[in-house]
Amino acid sequence: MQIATWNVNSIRTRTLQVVKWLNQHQVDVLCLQETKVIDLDFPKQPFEELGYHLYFAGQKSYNGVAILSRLPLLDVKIGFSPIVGEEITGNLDEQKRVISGVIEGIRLVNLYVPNGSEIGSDKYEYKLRWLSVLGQYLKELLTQSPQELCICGDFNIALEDRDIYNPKGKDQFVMASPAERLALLDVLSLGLKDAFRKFTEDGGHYSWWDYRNAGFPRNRGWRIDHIYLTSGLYEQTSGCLIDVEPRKETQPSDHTPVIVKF
DNA sequence: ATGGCAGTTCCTAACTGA
Repeated sequence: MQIATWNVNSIRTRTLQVVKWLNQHQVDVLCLQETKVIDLDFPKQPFEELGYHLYFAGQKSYNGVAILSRLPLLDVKIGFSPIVGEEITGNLDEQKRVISGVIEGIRLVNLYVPNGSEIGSDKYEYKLRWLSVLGQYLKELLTQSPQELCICGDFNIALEDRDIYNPKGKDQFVMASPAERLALLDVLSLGLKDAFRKFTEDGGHYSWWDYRNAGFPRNRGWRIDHIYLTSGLYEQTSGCLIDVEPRKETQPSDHTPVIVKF
């Protein structure tokens, strides 16, 4: 089975590129982030024609997540609240950043972690609070049933310096600041492992490049899109790759897909 | 030091992203 994650930065703008990519890569599941569309307007038809079942949680203009799956997903849950309750979730489900379902006994979670804007801002505090609730959410999922987890998406965090083209001074900015790295490490301490790092130790592998300043041609990238697995799945994993090709398209997303194979 | 690019809507300016 192959599962991929891709922040497409508007599914309506990227529909043809995603269809093209799905025709080239026979993935069983594709997790999308930043769909930027309300559910009513999601372009379902091109993906249903390719044989995918669609599950989405969108909103106007911002955020939005979706899962495309060849097999129907079971027990689809949108947001944190179905798992941890509204008391703990608070207002965090107003932004559509979480969708989850079960496929072949695996609990799949597709995430779009908040960016955080800048250190100390309200959005940064929101990001840290969101990561804290994510930890409670995953802990509850692990407690509820003994199934394996596959947590994928745009984490907006480069966990280590080797995940950034030039890490010097980057700890002063979002996506590499110590507090958010610690918050993610705390989440991962539940027993989640980075699929990509099972196969690739060196730096220079990125999933996002800034549109500005010719970020991609100069390979000034960050690895912020991740696939985290519980140990049983991690052991079964036979590969994890970042596909840089879609980033070379005209009018690309600023992110590129990551694929894991069991 | 700043803005740079892209998508969307509050659509030709402002916002959010990363």
